[in-house]
Amino acid sequence: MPRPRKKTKSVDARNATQAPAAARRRKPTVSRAEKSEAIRRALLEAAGTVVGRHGYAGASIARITMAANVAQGTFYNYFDSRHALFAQLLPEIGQFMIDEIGAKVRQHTRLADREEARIRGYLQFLRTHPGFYRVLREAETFAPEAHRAHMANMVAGYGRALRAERERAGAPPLPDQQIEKIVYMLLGARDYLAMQYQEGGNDPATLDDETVATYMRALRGGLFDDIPDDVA
Amino acid sequence: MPRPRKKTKSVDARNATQAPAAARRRKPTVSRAEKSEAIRRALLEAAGTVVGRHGYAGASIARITMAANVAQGTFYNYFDSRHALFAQLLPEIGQFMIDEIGAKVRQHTRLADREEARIRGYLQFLRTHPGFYRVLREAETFAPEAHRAHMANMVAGYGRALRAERERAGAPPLPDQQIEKIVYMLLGARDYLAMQYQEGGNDPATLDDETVATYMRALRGGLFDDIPDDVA
Amino acid sequence: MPRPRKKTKSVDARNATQAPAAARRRKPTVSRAEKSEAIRRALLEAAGTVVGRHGYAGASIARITMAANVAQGTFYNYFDSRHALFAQLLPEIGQFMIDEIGAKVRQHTRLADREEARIRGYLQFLRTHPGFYRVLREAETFAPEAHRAHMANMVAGYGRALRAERERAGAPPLPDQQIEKIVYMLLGARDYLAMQYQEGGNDPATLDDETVATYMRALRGGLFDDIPDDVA
Amino acid sequence: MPRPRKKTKSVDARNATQAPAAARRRKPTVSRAEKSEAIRRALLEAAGTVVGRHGYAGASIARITMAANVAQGTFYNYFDSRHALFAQLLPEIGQFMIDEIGAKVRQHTRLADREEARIRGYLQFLRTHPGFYRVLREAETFAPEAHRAHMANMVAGYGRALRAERERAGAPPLPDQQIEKIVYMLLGARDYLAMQYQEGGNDPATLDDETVATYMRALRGGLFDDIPDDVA
DNA sequence: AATGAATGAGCATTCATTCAT
DNA sequence: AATGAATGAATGCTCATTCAT
Repeated sequence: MPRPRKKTKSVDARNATQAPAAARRRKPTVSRAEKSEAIRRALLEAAGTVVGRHGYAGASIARITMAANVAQGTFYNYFDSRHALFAQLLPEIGQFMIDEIGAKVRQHTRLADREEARIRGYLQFLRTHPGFYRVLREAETFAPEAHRAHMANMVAGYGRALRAERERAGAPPLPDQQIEKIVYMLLGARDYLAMQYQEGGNDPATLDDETVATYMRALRGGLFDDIPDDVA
Repeated sequence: MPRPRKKTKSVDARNATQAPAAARRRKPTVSRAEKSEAIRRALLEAAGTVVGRHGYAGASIARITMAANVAQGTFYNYFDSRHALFAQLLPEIGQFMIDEIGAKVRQHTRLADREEARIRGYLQFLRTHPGFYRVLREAETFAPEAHRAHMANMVAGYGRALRAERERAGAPPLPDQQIEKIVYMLLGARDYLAMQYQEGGNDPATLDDETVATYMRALRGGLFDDIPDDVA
Repeated sequence: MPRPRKKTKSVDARNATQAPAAARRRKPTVSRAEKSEAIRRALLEAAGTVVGRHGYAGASIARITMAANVAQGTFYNYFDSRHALFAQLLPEIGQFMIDEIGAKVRQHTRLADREEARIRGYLQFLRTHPGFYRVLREAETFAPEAHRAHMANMVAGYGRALRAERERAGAPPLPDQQIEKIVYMLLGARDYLAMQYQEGGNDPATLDDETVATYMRALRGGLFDDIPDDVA
Repeated sequence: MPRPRKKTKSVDARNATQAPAAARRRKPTVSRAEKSEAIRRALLEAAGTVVGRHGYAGASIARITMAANVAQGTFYNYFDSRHALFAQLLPEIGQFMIDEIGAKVRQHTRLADREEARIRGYLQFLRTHPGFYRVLREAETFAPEAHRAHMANMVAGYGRALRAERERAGAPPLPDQQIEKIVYMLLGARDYLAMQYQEGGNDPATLDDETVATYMRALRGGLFDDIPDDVA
């Protein structure tokens, strides 16, 4: 499998415009550092794919390096150990997800719209990154520190957003502890909703609207909004 | 391999006849079948403990049998394979948890009280069964069928309860699909709240009230109850 | 699994047709020693069947006792060890084969007819006792003493017969060493001919005539009988 | 564990090179591929030895790798499984034997001489490769495909030789089926003669002449050559 | 004598990591 | 820096044998 070397393009272009003499020396168009970084990325991405397909337990060095098109030994030039890779996997992909969803959320101002953008963005991300669900859930087992870091990162960002939204809306501030718990609940709710998608047989795309509607309704009114107070 | 079945029958039968002469025959107070069942329980409980402490991946036959105080080979008199045990672990403990929580819920009639009993019962169960959280979460990876079965069991029971409660309260019925999603969300919320307890350093008992309060508030009013409609 | 006790049938049947009084006393129709011997036979026969089907390596105590319809522990009341059973298996069946073939050979007087009866009887025995081939060949590996004993038995009997036949025919006697080697060759030839039958796909019955004819021709004239001396 | 490394190559290389210029490049006298092949051979030969001594059943990976002076894991760089090795063992050694005997047979032209070279070559091969007999006989049990392949190979080669010899001698051709059976008989005869040597206590070398003589006499005249027709 | 559950030694295989080239 | 072969520790499972009932 011919590993794509996308970095070479810009440099090649420069070569074309140069004096012929200088060209030869410049053969290693891709600087050492760039190539190095490319391999690291390839390994991480391969790991993401492999973990998504086989789980952390099945993500052997052999499989990862094969998927990344490098030799087994090369792995250890970039990561101290298999575990060290795992420890970086979720944080990197997780941050990418956060950024992507964040961009969508920022297009809205009303609270409910922003929440809807969040859940919808998440479901969509899961669809375009089929391995992420497993990377996330199994990290709790196979890379607890990474999972903790990711959760902390999520809580921090989501919590900050919630607090800001409430302030902008003129609602009284909530203590950090409570915000944190709310974020956990929201994350749990959405991850368990995602769990349904994992079982196969369901067409994710068609489920989204229903899922989003149910989710939003719960956020808006809670569980008892259509039930008289004295029985609820 | 015929899994030992807890045949208390013969003993019960004899008890029923009570003739004093028969007493002598009763020497083996612990019948073979009973001992057999005891070992099976011991193995399952040992597995629960070991998985709680070391995770499924670290739950070797050696560790489990050592914890159950039987020889390694004995394991295979009761389970066809390591995986077969894993497949039974969550369902059995899970059912036990359901029963325990159900008993508490049935002591209440008002909807909110019942929900509060549920979340509180769950948190308490986690405290008295420290290994359960891991047994549950990792099952998704190491015993997917068991996890699916457990989820289905939960959804069925919880869903049935929700529908009944709504009906009793005179609220309009919701389609099964929606009920199911709601249950998933509630389970996700509570499991992620439980996740906080796993990180150590927090005294679970003291966190409960806060957690329950936050959870119940979300159930009651959703996320936006104190926010004006036009900004929410 | 409730092991079926088919042994009770005959007794029950007799009971039904008997005068009520005498019946009771006669219950142990089968003496203790007879029953004991019956179990021993059952185990040996079961072993023969199992070895024939699964080989010695696959002839576990569990399989043998299951086939013999007794409990595993019972085995050790009749044989000191698995190996002890193996050590008796070939000699017993082997002797049975020798007797059966011997009866057929004795019906002939001319040398060639007797040899033909021998090879034909052997091939037929293999057909009626499908497990024997494996019991014989694998014994060399799994029960060498038994195999040696069987070979010695064969050599003794076959050798004695050969010597007697030669004497009766007026041929000069051959030294024992030579007779022994001839017997080995004949046994090897016939067992390797039998090897062809093991590969499946061939209908044993139809092959017999061809095999016998080839075998007899070799015995009669050797390999070079139709070849001029100066080139042979 | 300081595994003994018998690779004297670097030293040998230095001694051998002596020419100042080219010397440097020639350092890896033993190329990677060569070393690789050497290990594979070592494993196969070790397997031959171990099977010869302990049988297939006793030929554990531990024993084989120890005999080959490599780590256990190394085994699986060369063979997919223990069975895969077994499947190659007899064919490889068998072919080697065939080649060796063939070379001797080709030195003769008269039929009887060629046959004598064959049997004598075989007996000698068994003496110089003490493990072969067991590798051959037990293969029927532990590597049936290998055994079948070897037999087919033998039958093909031996059969071809026989047909050619008969043709050269002007003898009428025999149908393939018959040739095949004759070959089986000859192979059986010689293997059972070899069986005698396995029992120990006999000095193989001294037995050869007797064995060869008896074998050749049977080939030449069959069993009844010194017996009047009317009684034979 | 019969039972069948308990035992634990033994073994093939996997795989993260090292290291010579 | 890259390679890929070598390493050996770790583990699930089988099964002959023992023994309490």
